Amino acid sequence: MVVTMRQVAQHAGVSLKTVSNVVNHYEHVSASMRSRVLTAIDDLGYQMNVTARNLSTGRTGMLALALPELQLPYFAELADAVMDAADDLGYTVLIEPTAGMRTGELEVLRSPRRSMSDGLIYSPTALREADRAALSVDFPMVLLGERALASSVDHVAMANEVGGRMVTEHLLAQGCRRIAIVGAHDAETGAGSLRQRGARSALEAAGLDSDVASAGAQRWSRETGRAAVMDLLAREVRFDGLLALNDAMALGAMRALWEAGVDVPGQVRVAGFDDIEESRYARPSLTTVNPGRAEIARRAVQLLVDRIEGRAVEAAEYQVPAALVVRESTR
Amino acid sequence: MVVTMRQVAQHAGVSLKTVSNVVNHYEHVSASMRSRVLTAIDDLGYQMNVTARNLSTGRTGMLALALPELQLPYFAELADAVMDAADDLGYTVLIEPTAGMRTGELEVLRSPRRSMSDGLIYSPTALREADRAALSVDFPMVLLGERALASSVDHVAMANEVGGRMVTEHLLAQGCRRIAIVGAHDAETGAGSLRQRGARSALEAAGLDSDVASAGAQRWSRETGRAAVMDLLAREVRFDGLLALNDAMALGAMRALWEAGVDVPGQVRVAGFDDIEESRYARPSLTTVNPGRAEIARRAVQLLVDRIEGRAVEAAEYQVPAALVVRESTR
DNA sequence: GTGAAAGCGCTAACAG
DNA sequence: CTGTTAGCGCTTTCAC
Repeated sequence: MVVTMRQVAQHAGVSLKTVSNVVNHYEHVSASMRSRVLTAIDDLGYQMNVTARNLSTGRTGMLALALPELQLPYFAELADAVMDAADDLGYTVLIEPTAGMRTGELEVLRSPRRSMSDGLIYSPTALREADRAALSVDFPMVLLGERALASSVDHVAMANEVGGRMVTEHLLAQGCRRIAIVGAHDAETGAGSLRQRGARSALEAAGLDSDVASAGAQRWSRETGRAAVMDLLAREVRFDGLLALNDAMALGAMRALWEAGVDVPGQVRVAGFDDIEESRYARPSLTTVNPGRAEIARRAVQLLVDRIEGRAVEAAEYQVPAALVVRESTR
Repeated sequence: MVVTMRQVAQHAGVSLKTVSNVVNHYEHVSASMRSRVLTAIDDLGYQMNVTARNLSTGRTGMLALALPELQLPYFAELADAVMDAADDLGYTVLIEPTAGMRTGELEVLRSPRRSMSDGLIYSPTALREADRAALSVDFPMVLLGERALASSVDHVAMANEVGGRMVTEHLLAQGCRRIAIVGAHDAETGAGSLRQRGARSALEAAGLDSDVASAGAQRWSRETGRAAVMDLLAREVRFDGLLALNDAMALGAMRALWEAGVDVPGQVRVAGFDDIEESRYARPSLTTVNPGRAEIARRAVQLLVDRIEGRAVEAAEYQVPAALVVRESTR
């Protein structure tokens, strides 16, 4: 039999409300009342039923975080950062995996489970232009990504385009002249296209061919990076630089280059994007762009909580600055 | 204003109960009733309030999963596997990070948030002998790990000891004679000590020194692996084989060896434990033990759900078999 | 400062 | 097969 607040009240000889006040750290409770209640709680081993409180308050204290999958290291690290940030503000994170698929991403917006969280941090990767309408939701949400898709929603964007340009300029400065890009997919929007656009602009500014070769990939994993390089090699594409649109692919690419006997950075310099921890330990360690993950997480959570708690005014947009991290793979 | 079931009922001209029946796919509802209700739901844009249902049923449909942090790749992959398994049975996973600390691990058992999930999958790493009592809980729980700590709770264990022995025997078979072990901590229980015990038994069986050198580590990360090897090297310990008690440390160790100009597997063969995805892409790819993560996740979820739904009888224990995965780092 | 009563939105007997 | 009636355990006016 589970102990309820009412029983605690009885045991302590006070009213229900008093127990509630104590439990919720309400200011004006006499010390004696408080300690009486506390003792009763202890005696009975009372534990608050959070679900009941949720129903009563209309809040759950949970933030949903929608992302493709934790197996992709970037998202695991992001999730960790979001959990930390949420915890600081007294919220818990509920991770909603979308498998990086459009259906999964739309599902998150509509599932009844949505009502179990007070708001949503949403990082869509597969949504299309046609899904724009789905983003007009009536609950607190902040989008991780560009303003492109929905304009009237809070956004926290990373510097994809600038980052893409920076890292490409670095490759150029290191002497690369034929840079292959790995991970492009034909989405007209999203991180991929922006990073790519940044890269192209750097190449064009240097008067170089901005389309040496690109290998696409839907899922940005080590495996797709590896496959992309094997494809480039099979097609005998020549390149002296390789920009993978995220670190996981870059790591897979380096593996494939090594298997093929291509020296990095000797014959090909390789760079990625995301600055996941793994990149620091790779052989060679990977040059990449640090998108400011912790800052993104903090901003997103703060924005969402402001909205939930009614402090937000109009749709905000933050752009978190990126930083180039030069390591062995491009030296 | 949010739409409730009552309003749907009114709009459809039926009773509350009928709407509930339809929404919950209750068998015996006439087709006409059903479609009337469905139309009303559609008209009004009704969305079930899951919290209210939770309070009413006493269930939340959520399973809590306590683990150190998602930044450690093994746990990210485990979380993914648990989420998949839970999803198959109609449950959602709520991840509870413990930071790998005793206080965090105890907190999970006591926090009021506990009542937001129907059960707990618990993978303690820092609990001590003295905490045994804390594991006598009155809610459904399955422990990931050995029976050592609590005997009357459902367990799903991986083959730590056997795995440790297998991988060590492999190192020996490859000619290693002085094997250093990385990651030992002095816990008398837990995965580390078991893997180590397996390793020692293999060494002793071969008549070799089972205590060449070991470097401890509390947090089993790439960084601690790297630091451990730097320490061994600084102490000029000689070894021709290195067993890290998990892959992350092995990867960090390989990085340190490379930095020190030690060839793997030429001068030192390296092996890990966990078979995380990253190990397949490392240079050289890492020999390791596959503990059957997916199977562990499936079993744990199944066991927990059985208990939650009242199908479980007495405390069960599963031991999932491990498999040696030989790769370049020991060839 | 503390108590009584009315819900929060849904489920589940139990009738009908 | 459908409707009525109580709760689930907590919060929250609003009196006292």
